[in-house]
Amino acid sequence: MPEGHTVHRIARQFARDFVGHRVAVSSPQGRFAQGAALLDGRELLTSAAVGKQLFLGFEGGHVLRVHLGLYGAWDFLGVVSPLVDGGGAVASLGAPRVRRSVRMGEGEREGDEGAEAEDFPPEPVGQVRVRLATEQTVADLRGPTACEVLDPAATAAALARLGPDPAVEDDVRARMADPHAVAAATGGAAHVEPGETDPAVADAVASGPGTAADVMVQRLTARGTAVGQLLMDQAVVAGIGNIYRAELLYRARLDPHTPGKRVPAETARALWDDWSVLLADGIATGVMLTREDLDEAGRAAALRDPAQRHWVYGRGGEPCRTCGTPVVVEEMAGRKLYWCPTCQR
DNA sequence: TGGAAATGTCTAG
DNA sequence: TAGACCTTTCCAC
Repeated sequence: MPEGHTVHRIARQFARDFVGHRVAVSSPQGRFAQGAALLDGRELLTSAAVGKQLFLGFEGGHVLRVHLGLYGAWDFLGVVSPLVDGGGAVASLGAPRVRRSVRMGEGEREGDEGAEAEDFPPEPVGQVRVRLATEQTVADLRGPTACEVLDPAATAAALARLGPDPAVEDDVRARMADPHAVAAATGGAAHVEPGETDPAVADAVASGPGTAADVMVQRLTARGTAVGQLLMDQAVVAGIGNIYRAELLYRARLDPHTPGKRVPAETARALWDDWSVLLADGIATGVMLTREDLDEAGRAAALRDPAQRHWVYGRGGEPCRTCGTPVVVEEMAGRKLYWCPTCQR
């Protein structure tokens, strides 16, 4: 059940342990047999996340696009490198080592330590849609909403549907969105007409740094739709899910029902800036900790205890941490929305 | 053992 | 807006 930060961590894990390796690709469950056959034995050249989607670029111009949806997850088994500059549970383990499992997606957790070498590679457990394997490391994918092999043109089209993501450098995004560059980088042929590159990215790149924020502000303030819905719209801004949505709105003291058109540009910009901070923190720790009021001890406690991590998310009926008003939980576009009717006015 | 819920998205009506 | 889809986990019975 990932939001954007988790997918960025997954992309980094693949960059550490799979990029540069020839990868055995299989579908133990059988539902991805054709795609697996297409990728099997190819070298993985690139690993990138945009919003909640993962793009793995293989030699030959094939890109594996994965969206975990509500309950998809990757399990990493065998030798799993710590995310050294990422901090959090994985990085704290130090040097690469044999671990039974590091699960990413459905709430990360550490696996049991000390598996024997002869356990590798382990038998797939449950409904494993895809298994990627190097000599030392296995990644098992379960329950994704999307799992498909794309050519460079389809990759560009998938990227074009996504709004800006603060954790994606403009140049990285532009290279990924440029089908010719993707083709060159992955050794494949480009089959895309000029002009198919994501216009948002083209704007951002053409106008220089900082304009990804402008794209988000423009898209958020252009429509009469409730800001609570717009933040979940991946074409407006990529990577925000139900938890970050509720918490960002609370931190901005913004009523989720406010139409986008009535959100001042500076407020929209502040939402982008705050999202950038929360996302970077989430990528670093692997935990969605959205309370900025905690001291060091409180933060450490919240990292251990999920009940302490949020201002309003998951706290329907409980007193607001600021004013004591019961937190409201309601349905917005089919998802549960948590907010404080006193603070967010 | 069965049902509901979960950090999501798409399509039909 | 309702329903479908993907999978696992937890809780009530």
